[in-house]
Amino acid sequence: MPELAEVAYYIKQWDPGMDKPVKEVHLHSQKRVFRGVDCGKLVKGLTGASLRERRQNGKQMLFKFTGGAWLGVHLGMTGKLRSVPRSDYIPEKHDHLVLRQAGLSLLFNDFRLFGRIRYDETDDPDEPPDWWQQLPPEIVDDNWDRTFLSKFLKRHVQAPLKSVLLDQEGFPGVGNWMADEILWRAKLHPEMRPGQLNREQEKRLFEACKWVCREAIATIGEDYRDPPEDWLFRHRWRDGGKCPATGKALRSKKVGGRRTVWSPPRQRLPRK
DNA sequence: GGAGATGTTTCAAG
DNA sequence: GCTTGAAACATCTC
Repeated sequence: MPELAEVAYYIKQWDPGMDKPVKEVHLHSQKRVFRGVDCGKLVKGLTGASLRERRQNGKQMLFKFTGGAWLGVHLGMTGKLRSVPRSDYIPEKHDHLVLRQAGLSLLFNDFRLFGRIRYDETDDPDEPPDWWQQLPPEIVDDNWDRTFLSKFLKRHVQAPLKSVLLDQEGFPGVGNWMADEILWRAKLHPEMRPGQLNREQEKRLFEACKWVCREAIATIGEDYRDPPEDWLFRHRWRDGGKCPATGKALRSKKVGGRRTVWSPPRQRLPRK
């Protein structure tokens, strides 16, 4: 599931465990989600440590623990975070990481294993690991501005807009449905190329990115509530869906290897 | 049984 | 060295 807004929702699910020590760590160390992680070090570092803080950047999450321990989580395609109010919760098949606290278990579940756990320890407990510091600015941040967008588009003049929007270096947190939602709102065809955009169209793209990210966080990110009916989101999932703006049939096809939905009369491909 | 799924990484070609 | 596109990853659902 998870894109920016879903991640904003899931990251809060561990809040009940804030400021409580971890008594015990359970994990499926042989699973792909732990690729590159020293699981022994993780268990040692988190046992007895308290959860202090959570941070989000796009689809990336970082949990700060006492003692300079940092747990990074990416939900991939099917990852989920949740907590259950009991310390003796028995992990199910796809519960790959369980942090047990007093009367509480924090879970990471991912059946498809495209998610990823990271673990780092830093000397300065207030200094996040390097990989975190190198992430691009979030779209809702002021540092993600017209200049940033413009530079990024110049580096990708040829690729379809849809593919460019899915690039986490430029549009952190945007996933398949958000990319379609942004293009729909900006009235741009998913197969247009950044090199074809005029000033007005680039401005529309910028505004749509900001708006969709903000509003998605306020609805889905808040309590997993669906966005309003006038979003493409509400109509894109089923065949035969109609554009909420024009009432005309939506079209779909693969663009850049991903299923893409758009509204033909509203999002036109420019004539060569 | 086959295809497809709200994602990232890796590899090869241009 | 860069951009681009396709395949691989692992499991469940339709």
